[in-house]
Amino acid sequence: METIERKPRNREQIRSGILKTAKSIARQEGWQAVSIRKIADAIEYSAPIVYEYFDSKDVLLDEIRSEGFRHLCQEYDRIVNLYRDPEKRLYEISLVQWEFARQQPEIYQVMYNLGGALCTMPIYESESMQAVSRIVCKTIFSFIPKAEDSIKRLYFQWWSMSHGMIMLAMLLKDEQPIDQSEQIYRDSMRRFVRDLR
Amino acid sequence: METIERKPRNREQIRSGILKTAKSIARQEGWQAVSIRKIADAIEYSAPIVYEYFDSKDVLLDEIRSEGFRHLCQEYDRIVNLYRDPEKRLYEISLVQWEFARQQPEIYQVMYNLGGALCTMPIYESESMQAVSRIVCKTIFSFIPKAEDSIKRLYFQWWSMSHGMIMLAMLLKDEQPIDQSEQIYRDSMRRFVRDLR
DNA sequence: CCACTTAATTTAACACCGTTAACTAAGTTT
DNA sequence: AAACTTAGTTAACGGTGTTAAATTAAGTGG
Repeated sequence: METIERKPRNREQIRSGILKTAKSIARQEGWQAVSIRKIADAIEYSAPIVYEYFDSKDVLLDEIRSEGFRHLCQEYDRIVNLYRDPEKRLYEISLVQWEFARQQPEIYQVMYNLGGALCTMPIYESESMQAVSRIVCKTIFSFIPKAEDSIKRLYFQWWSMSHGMIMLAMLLKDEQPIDQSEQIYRDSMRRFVRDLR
Repeated sequence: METIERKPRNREQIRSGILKTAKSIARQEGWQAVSIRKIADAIEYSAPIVYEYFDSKDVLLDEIRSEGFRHLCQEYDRIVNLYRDPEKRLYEISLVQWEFARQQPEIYQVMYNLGGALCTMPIYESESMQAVSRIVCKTIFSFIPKAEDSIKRLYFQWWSMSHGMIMLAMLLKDEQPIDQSEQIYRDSMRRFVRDLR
């Protein structure tokens, strides 16, 4: 009786242990150092066990990517419910994106195949990524009610700007202090949002 | 006697053959598929020969990255000599950057550690990258003569915008046609340059 | 022409990688 | 007790970056 209850729970625990370990190794040693065997060692199982939870390393990375987008999605939702002013909304969403990349760079990396991470599943086929897009697009639409094409265009600009700055800030962090980059980011995103009107 | 002359020439040929092969494999199969053995096979040598020309795979990638920045540097120089108007200069430089990423995406990838490519040498220590920075900064300075900090700031913004859009356009190319992305890129960069005044 | 040196190149190995087939041991069911 | 399921491991395959040792080829002095 208890086995029926304990097994699924353990399964979920092991699964999230695998994900947690992968992220932990990536954070400390970079994605190029993440291997199935190393993960298995850390959770004290043999390598094939990992394949009972993820069909391949690629699927594992895809799950971490999706986790990332889902987390972002929740945060964006929170912002949208918190503020009424569309301008404020988009600006705060921008800040959340920065904070996320700053605090969980290894996840941000696998989301965009940065720094040696490679998840071969196309990013635009990820449902969770599309959910993020929908939220931001809706936010833009809520104060610039234009045709869908225009919205997509503005979204692409917003995304490029935000992502470009985050990426470069990461890349140059030893040359240009992160706080300085953040200041420029805030100013730039604020200006972008303001100019939308 | 002839050996003295023929040897160095062959050496240079083999070296560039290695670089060419690496880029070719990366273009066709992605950077994750580039291996020393595969390169060696292609140039019809055994793997250790590659190490007579590059101390490690990492310095091989670093050389390709530097090649990329040097090429960009030359193109920027060409632009600067071609136009007098600083606004035109920066805009044309932006277009060259786009064209480069479009025509040699595999090199652009290794320059920024995109899409699974990983060159562990820090990008800001690359002399050729710094040369690129100097040119663009000088161009910005030539029509916005402000303090060095302000220039660096503007450069960071320009770079982020350009790089962000290029990166996203690559990532989303199967969802958003590249020509459409290019149109947005041109408009955005033109506007950025115009607003500098 | 033969022996010797030097340079060029390959073979073989090490420790790792993702992945899978075969196997063992422990329950569970009938 | 026999058959079957489950959880887990070991061992292997073909690949990776890298290096030391062995081998081959070429040139040189006697």
